[in-house]
Amino acid sequence: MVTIGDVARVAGVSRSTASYALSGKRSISAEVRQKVEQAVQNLGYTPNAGAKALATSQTKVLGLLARFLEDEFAPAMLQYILGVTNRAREAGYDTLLLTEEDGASALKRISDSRMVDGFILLNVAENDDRLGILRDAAQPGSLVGLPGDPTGIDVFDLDFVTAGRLMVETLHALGHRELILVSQPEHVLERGGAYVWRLANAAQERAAELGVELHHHFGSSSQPEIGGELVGLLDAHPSATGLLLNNEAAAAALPNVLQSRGLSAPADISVIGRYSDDFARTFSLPYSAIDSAADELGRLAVEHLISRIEGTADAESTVVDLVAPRIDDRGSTAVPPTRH
Amino acid sequence: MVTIGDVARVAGVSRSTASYALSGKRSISAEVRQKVEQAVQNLGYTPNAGAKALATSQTKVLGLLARFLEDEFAPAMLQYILGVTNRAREAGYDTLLLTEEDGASALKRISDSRMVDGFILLNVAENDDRLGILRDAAQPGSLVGLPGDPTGIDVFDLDFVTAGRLMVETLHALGHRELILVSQPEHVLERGGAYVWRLANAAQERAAELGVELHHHFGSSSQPEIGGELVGLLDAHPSATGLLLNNEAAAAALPNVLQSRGLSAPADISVIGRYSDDFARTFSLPYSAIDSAADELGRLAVEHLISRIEGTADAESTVVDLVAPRIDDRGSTAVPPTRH
DNA sequence: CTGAAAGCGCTTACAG
DNA sequence: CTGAAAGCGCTTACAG
Repeated sequence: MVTIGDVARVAGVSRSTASYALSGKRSISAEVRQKVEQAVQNLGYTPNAGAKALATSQTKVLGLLARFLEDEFAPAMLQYILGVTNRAREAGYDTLLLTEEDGASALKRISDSRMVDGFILLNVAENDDRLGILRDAAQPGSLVGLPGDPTGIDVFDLDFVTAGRLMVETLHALGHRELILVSQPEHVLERGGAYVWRLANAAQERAAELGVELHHHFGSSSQPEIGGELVGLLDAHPSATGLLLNNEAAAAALPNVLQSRGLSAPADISVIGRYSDDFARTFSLPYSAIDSAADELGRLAVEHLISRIEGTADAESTVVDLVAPRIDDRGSTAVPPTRH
Repeated sequence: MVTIGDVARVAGVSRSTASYALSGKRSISAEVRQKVEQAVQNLGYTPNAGAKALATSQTKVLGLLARFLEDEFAPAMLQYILGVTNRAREAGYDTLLLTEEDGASALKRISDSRMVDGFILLNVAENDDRLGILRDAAQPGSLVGLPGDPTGIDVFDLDFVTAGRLMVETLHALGHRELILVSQPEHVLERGGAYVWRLANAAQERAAELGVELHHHFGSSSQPEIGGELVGLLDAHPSATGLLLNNEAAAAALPNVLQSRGLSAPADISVIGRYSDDFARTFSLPYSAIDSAADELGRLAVEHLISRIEGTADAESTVVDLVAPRIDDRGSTAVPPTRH
């Protein structure tokens, strides 16, 4: 293994000079810097990460706590993971991926052993057992997902309240007066998936304000159950003209359901979903949808975390950044059909 | 930060004794061990990972090199990632996830800086530019995916040759004599996705041996293109009675295509796919399929890597372990329909 | 069975 | 502008 001692010897300088020449933390004569850089090149020197971490108390690694739950759409998680790792690398950080069931103990273990400089928590629940540990940890953290009590922690999430309102408002403006909202399964909510009711409640409220009738249903998370439920809902509410889907499985099942009933969107029914563009492309889902903004949330969370680590963030106050929802228009909304 | 020095002081012993009491690397009187363990408890001591790595040259971290490519089904990658991280954790290792485009340089960077004890490479190409670096690296590696030249590296993959033969044999045994095989896009192959042709060639060969006519097509990787292609294939080969799908997007599109033609499997046509059970469940794909064995491959790769790291693997020879394909029977194969 | 000391490969005050 | 030395928190021969 080639060390900075080898570099120093070959360059004919001391180890401290070699170190300073590489870090640029004090001025070095051009000549010496040349020699050091040359030696680094020739020897193929790369600093030992463990030694550096020990000396500086900085690992240049972020801990990424994923949380995979039944009844949630796992591939969506991949978008967040990639958003985080890619942005982190751009900023000079690598990512330790933690996927074990018990996220709280993983967080404690990694924090105590000083393996990372900070944490990103994905899929944060309303009352997340990882938050207590994070607040006591020596390293800062950013959440992707808004918990019930975000005190003292930086949070990034889609603005699900505005998303719920936006869905209703968009169809109301087109003239719709009776809508169906299909959420994710109630299990998700019970487990702390607060975004489900945040969107649903906001939609309900906004519908009430606008005089729109809204039928809310917690759907299943997989086929073929959700297909059957969609059929049931359309049967139960034959005069509904719009369908709001906060449930990936429902979106994937809908094309079949509509086709089998001889319906098409938006001629017969308007549809707005809530899923990633990537999901839409893979399955060519033809419905306008509020994007999950996974990539953007990952980037924001990483950028803010790094500013905390490096001390450039305001130490006095934390941030709750709710990203404004944006509808990817795929042409599945229109004025409601006129009844005869 | 609490160090082993604190533990030693509180326990009233030397640092070396405290260290040995914790590692168990030499015999310690029961009394002293008690005191040390008590001190660890009281102080909440966890060893500093960087310091430990520096002293032992072991990081207890594995590097996981993912490789995301256009035209391949990204969610499948998540299965491998989870298989690896979960098994690694069980064995006492954490996982550094590397997702950057340039896998070769990532591998070199992480290897040179001694951040990990070994590497897992996912989605290995026929002629993978990461392999040269891996062979020169100080750390061992396991591949998931068989390259053209696996010399000197441990490899784990699904046995795609047997998979191709198995698909053909299964339908031949039922009486089918004309089949269609839809592979992943040709781009995948050009990029080094050798598994695509390995399966296709084996299927072709076996079909020839058995006197089965096999029409091979490189399909698109997303909707709606692949749907149109399936329609075209069924039109072009009206007497084909079996469909083999080595293409996730084709499997996802098929239910619609069959329904719109008034066909059902296996009454009108037999179908065998090649995708994960998880994918099948999420989209309720009703087709029998050869499982990707992502979980098993991840586990095997990790277990073997760790045995190399810890020196228990045979240092003289490397392993190429091709996992036997297994068909998850979902009832989509039967004797071909009798023509009138 | 236990302790004092050296060493892993870095960085960074301290001196000049 | 440069060097000798201490220190980060561990482990592990070396001595007793």
